[in-house]
Amino acid sequence: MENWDLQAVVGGNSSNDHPTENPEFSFGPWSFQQDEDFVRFPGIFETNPKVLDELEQLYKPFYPDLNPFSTQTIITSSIPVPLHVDEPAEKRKKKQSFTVSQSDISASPKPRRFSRKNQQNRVVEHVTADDLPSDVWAWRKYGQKPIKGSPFPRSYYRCSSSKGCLARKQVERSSSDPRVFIISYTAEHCHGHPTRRSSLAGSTRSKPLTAAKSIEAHAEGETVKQERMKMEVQLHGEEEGVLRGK
DNA sequence: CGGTTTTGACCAGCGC
DNA sequence: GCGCTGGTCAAAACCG
Repeated sequence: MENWDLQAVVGGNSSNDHPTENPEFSFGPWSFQQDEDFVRFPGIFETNPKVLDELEQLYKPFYPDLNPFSTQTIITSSIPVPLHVDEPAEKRKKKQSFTVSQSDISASPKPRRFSRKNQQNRVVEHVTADDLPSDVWAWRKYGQKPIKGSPFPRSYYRCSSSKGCLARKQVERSSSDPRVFIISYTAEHCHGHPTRRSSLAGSTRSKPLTAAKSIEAHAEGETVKQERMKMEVQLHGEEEGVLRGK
C-alpha cells in the first residue's frame, strides 16, 4: 500500500471562532466525514500513541467528545489555534479572529510578500521521521528562522515545480517531541503534478562552518539531516506518482 | 549552466 | 509609536 497521509480539515470559516461542525478528512484519494466515516476506516487510524496524544489535545477545544484516533501522519487545520494551546485563551481567540481567502492573497499589493494573515489558510501535518510523507511536489528552500520558544529552527520552502506557483511549505520540529516534524502547507499549487524534478544540484551541499555555526549545527544537525531525508522521500514519491491531498 | 542552500537584511503584523 | 517576531527576499556560494 502506498504511503498516503491522513489529513483533517477542521476549519474553514474562522470568523466565528468555530470550525465547521463536521470536519472533512482525507486519506489518499478518499475523503470522509468525522461523524460517520471514522468508524468505517478503523485501520487507518492505528496507532502512534505520541501523535495520538497531540492530536487529542489539538482537537479538544473544538471537539471535546471526539473519539481518540491516531494516525501516522497527522493533522491539518486552516486555523492556527491548535498550535498555540499553551497560550492564554484570550490571546488565542484574538489570533483566530480574522479570515483570509485566496482572493485576499491575490489582491495583495505586494503579491510576492506573504503576510502573516495568509497563514490562516495553512494546512498543518504532524509526521514522525519514520512516517515521512511522500510528496509529488518539488520544493526549494528559501529561508530558515529560529522560532521563539522552540530549540529548533523553522525552514521555509516554496514550490519549484512551476514559476509563479504560490504554494509554500514550512517544516519545523516539535519542541515537545523532537521525533515529530510539523509541516505546514500554505496556498494552492497553480499547476499539475510534476513528473520529475529538473535538477538536484545543490541538494547535498555542505558548507564550512564557523565555530559559532558549528555549535548551532550540532544542536540542529539531525534536523537538517532528517529534512534532507524527507526531501529524498518526496522525490521518490514523484516517480511513483503518489498523490497527496495537498 | 541551471538548479539548489545558506544567511543576513528587510518588511509587515501584532502586542504593548 | 516602538519593539518583537515571523515570513520573504536576494546575493553569494555550491553542486551535478
